[in-house]
Amino acid sequence: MAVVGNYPLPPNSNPSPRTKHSQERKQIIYLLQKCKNINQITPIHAQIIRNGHEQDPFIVFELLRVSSNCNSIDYASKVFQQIQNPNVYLYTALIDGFVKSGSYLDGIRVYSQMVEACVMPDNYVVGSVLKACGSQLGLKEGREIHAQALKLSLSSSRSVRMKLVELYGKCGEFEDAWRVFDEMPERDIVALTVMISCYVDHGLVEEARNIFDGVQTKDTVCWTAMIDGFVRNGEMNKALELFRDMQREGMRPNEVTIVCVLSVCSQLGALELGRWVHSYVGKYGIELNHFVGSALINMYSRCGSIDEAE
DNA sequence: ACTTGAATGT
Repeated sequence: MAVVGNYPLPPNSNPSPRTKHSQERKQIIYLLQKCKNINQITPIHAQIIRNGHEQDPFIVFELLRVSSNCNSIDYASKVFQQIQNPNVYLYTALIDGFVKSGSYLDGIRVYSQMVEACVMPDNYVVGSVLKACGSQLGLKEGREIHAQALKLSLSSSRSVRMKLVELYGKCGEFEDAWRVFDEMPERDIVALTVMISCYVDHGLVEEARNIFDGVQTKDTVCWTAMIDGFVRNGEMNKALELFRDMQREGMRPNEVTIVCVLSVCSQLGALELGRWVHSYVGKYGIELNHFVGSALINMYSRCGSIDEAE
């Protein structure tokens, strides 16, 4: 008698190597994305090498991003150096990492290496390196990359235009900044907010105010940028006036707004005002995050109420 | 596989 039946094979009992690889990749990427610090990354990295995924661009992309996000740009940089022919995504991830850690020159250097390796830039990597140029006041490099982007037809993307506005604005080249702005398809509130901050950076608060007044529908970030502009210029009363105006117009402050206004209270030594601003925490979804917390401690200690600084 | 962006003093 037959003791072994002729059963049909269950589905996926013999997956192709391609499918198996793809599942492993998904699994590794999932594990990487959960990492909160470098100590969680290294064992996964070791496993990646053991399993021969060291050159898999999707996995390496995730490894670079998560390392950068865990403040381990040096680690990301070492990982990158092991890659044989990095593609434009990997270059972008590394440049973003350097920008995030404040190493703008390194970001520009990596872009230059990419160009030397004849890897074709796309609008994402151009946006990343322009961000580095703007933060570094690298006007010369920024202009060259702008010209190159025009030749490659990469200058029409929103992010590239935004970063060009930021580059020229930070460098005080306002004519060029407005020229890029005027080529944008719409009056972009984000770009206008950037311009407000750039004028303030250059001590041109009146000009910033004129731009601000010309914005039809101001959002919280735009209001906050202008409030911060007055704070940085020492015009505390104008900052407070704007804080009232924004709420009169039905706009809610957020954590950043509160940090700015608490800074006003600190500098004025206005304890009662500070307590009132403190009462915003918990309302409107305003959280007691790290920034708000230290602004509160600072305000109370500078206003002479050490016990409330707790 | 990324980019709906921008703003955080003492």
